[in-house]
Amino acid sequence: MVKKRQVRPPVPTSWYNTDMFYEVVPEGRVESFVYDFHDSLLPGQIVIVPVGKRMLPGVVVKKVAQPDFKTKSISKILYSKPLPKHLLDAVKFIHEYYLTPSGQAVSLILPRGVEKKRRKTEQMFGRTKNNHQARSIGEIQLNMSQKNALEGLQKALCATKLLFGVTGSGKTNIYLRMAINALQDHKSTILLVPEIALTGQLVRFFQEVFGDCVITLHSGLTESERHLLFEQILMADKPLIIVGARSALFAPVSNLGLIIIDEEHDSAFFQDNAPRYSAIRVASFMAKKLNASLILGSATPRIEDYYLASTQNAVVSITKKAKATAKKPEIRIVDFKNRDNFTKNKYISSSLLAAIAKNLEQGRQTLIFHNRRGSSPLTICEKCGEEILCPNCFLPLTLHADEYMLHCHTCERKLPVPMVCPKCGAPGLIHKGFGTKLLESELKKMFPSARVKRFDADSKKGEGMDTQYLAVKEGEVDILVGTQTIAKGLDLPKLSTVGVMQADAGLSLPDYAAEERTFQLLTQVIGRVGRGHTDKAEVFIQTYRPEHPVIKFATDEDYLGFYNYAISQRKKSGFPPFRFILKLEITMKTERIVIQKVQALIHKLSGDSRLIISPPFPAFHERTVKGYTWQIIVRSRQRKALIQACDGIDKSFKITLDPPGLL
DNA sequence: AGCACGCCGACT
DNA sequence: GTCGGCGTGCTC
Repeated sequence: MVKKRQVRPPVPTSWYNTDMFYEVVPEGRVESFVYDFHDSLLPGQIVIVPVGKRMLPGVVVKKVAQPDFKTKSISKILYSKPLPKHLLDAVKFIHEYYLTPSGQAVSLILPRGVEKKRRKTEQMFGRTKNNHQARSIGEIQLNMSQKNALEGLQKALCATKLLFGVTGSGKTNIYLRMAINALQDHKSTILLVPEIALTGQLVRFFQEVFGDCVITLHSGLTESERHLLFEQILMADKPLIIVGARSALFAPVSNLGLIIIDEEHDSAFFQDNAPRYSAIRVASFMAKKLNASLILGSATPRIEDYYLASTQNAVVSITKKAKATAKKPEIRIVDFKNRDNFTKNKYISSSLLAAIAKNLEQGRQTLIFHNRRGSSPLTICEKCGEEILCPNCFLPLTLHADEYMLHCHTCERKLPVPMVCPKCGAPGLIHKGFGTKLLESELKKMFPSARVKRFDADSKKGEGMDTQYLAVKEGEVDILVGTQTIAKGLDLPKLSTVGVMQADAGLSLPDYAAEERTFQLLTQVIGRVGRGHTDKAEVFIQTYRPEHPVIKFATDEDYLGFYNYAISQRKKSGFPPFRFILKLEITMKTERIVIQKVQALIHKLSGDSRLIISPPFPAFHERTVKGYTWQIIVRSRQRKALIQACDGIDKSFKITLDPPGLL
């Protein structure tokens, strides 16, 4: 049977038709479409439109002339009040800057399920009302160096400013002061923090000072709560202070005057799944457009951000520690190659073990940092050397001894440990290397009376740092073992010793940003002690490469030294901030087709003298069950040249502009 | 993204 | 012959 395509009756175009036409960007993967409506609409209004067979929420962009094709009608207006203009501008910016389809960019500014009706709960209103003002605005007193820094920020001419200050220098007070100034100016403030759960103190300060002007957007909110807060922000007729993670940048505040990004170096400010964007880059765009200020705060700013700010004369430093009692920790570097340092344990140096023992005696805490989950990251056959790989990702599997299972840390698949080598059939598979679970069990064995607790992505629900923080702070744990999760933001008064198990672990990755990440991580871990609580603060850095400059700069707490070293390397090798980067990636069933595609692309790109094109190479995770992945890195001084290079390339390539790393 | 269409291989 | 694999292209 011949199926008839559904044909709509022709639109009457007689004199009584008063329809108007609007460009609408529906949420999702598409570009903008034109719809008709019988009434006038404003740009930024949220509507429901039919797209194919589905009804999708979307945003009105502008009024347009009647197109030469038939249009469907906007079926519903969700809010009479349009979104603030700066968000529409941001959508356009993201679309053009990252070559993101507008529909995807629109999904950033609409809450999930905008089309749904929500029940308003008592709880919600209770939450915002209970925040009575506990401190008066006058109580925010700045010390001399904070005052100078504030003045410096106010004097800087460009919109984006970098507040460079060590932990404990009192950046919070400066943020508060600036937000107060904005509020007195009837302007709203957005404060972005990497992980709201770990920033309790900062958030609490803001709530104490600003009471119910503060809206906190934390990860614990349900879809419905988020939606209701979105409405509350959209409809608000007074300036607000929004505190939240990356996505809070798109809160629909009107009259935005100030954006603060605290710990701006944190990778949480990059969204790495579509629609990819850098909150810093987008915030900087918004600030410029709105004639507002963007303050980036960090003790270890990203190389690019420091460079950019310094060329604009917009770096403001605070060096003095706010607390007089705070002092530098004693740092000991332990050479992993010298086995004499490891007489009592294979992985934990004798000197660190002695420090742990002493801490246990004196009721102090020790933090053991190791950026590797599980027990052992490698399982090989003792006889033939065959490595056991994930059947999905073709990457080494990590032993988790407590479950006696092998985990793939890329696809999270779990497999039983084979009894014999799958290749040669010999028994006796051995596990090499060490992760946090192994450290945990070793420490429990060596210090049976100590309370050892591990914190990483494998921590069970309710056992993570987010819920255990208070207990840990009170001293209910003697030895903390963990990954990144315990490197950031923790303020533990009883902590006196930090041990870094393998400081060079991230240094040899094939990525121009690998050294920077290592420096930041080490600096953060070292920063867990010496915060002025204990009379003693010591750090043990175990490493195979004690002479490596990155480890030197980190242990010397010398950011500027590291910056100068890194920036000269970036300049020499032509990486950001001196060149923009475009990553092109393709996955195909066979290696032959990938290479073919990749070579065709190289051919297409060559000839543009503005581009530096890398030879194609297999991606870091070269092979999955989907096929083989290869990539091409294109660099240029002109971002425009990269944008142009993307024009008309094979649709099967994944385009990534400004990747934060190359892996 | 969905969802339809459409063009080839495996089965009742 | 039909069922269904997923490659391709469209959505105002």
